[in-house]
Amino acid sequence: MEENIFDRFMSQKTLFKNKEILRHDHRPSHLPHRNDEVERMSYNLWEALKGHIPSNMTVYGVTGAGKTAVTNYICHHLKVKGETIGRKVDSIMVNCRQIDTQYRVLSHLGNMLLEPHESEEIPFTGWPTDRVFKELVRRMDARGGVFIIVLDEIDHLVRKAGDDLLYNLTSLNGSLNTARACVIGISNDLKFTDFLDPRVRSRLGQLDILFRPYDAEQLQDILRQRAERALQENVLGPGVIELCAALAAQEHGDARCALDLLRISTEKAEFTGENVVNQSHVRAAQSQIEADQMNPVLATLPTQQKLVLAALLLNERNGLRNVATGQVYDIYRQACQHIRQSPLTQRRISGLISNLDMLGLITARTVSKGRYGRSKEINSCIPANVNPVEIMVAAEEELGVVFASNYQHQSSL
DNA sequence: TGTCCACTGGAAGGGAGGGCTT
DNA sequence: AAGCCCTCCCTTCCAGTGGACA
Repeated sequence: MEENIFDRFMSQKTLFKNKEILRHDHRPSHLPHRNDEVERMSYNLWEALKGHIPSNMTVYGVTGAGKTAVTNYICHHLKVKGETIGRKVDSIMVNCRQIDTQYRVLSHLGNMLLEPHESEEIPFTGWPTDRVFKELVRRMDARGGVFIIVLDEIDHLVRKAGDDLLYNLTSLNGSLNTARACVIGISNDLKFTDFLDPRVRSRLGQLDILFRPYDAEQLQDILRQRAERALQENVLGPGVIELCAALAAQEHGDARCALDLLRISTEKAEFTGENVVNQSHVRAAQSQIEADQMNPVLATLPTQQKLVLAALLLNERNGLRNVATGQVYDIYRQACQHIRQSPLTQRRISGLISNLDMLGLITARTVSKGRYGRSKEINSCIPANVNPVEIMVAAEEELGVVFASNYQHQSSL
């Protein structure tokens, strides 16, 4: 019989019992160290089970502090309880990092409520926004019950699209006849409400819940609990949990990061056929995570941002640090000349530099040099093994021009 | 103390692209 | 087909800014 390439994996011993438990979208039956938060949020949402409108909430906390997990967990229990006592409670979660305009959020909410016998999806563009809003209200009323609308990463939406959507959603109950709605905003940024109209701020922030970051010991608890169900017995070597927790605690107490570290280090041990995960696997997992975070971001960068980044990296490879916007722009213009593209304006490039900063690919600090003006001090956060020429080539390919060979010898650009 | 530099960042608006309505 | 509406990407314009320097 022909040998199948997967045969050797089928016979390989696995260190996992259930890998899914270590993924961050897994919903555990118990959330350690979040009792107060669960208590406060569920006490408020209990109103929904009485058919009343719960207060709108804003949930704050750093990445991986459990905001989304706790909210999901409570919404799930709420729905289940509602079903058993005959109260209709629905929750809809929107991630505002991906769905980040008023129109898209409204149409997404509307389409989530599409009944199977209805065929009309709200198109992703084309309708006037108020029509989408009316359609959403109609669908909510048709379904009835209480809706918990969860806007994850709401700070991103507000910064990008303003507060019109929040104004509309927090006044939804005025337009609804039979249904009821409550809005939960989840934010990484404590100060995002500064951008809000005072009316929206007071309506959205009827109840504020703050999630403190996990400390290393709490992270250890979380990891131990998950590892017990996710991994085979005795596969974790001494200090592995502690190291994962300590590294994640440095990343401002990010539980997702801790879980990723544990999962990937176990995968690494399994891949090399070892029976025990040790600290070197964790270190290897950490560098893989760093690379994995960077590469897709680099690959999906819009063409012009790639060029700007390449311009900055070329500067750095020539020994320049703390480069000013004007210097990056000069190199960028030369790069454009080389590939016969007309350059964007400096204003636009300034904006793109801010974007790259937000993505964590560079750091751009606004500094004043007195008489010599005010600019940004820009440095990249890209590992030294990334070649600016490769980024340049990728940008060229996207533009449909190939001058790559020109660059192989152009590090002095 | 006022000037001036090299920008920053907000605002307004143009235009392309996609889709809907009439 | 024409008229709308929305998003996205971009340009243009311009007031504002922090701090070195004369």
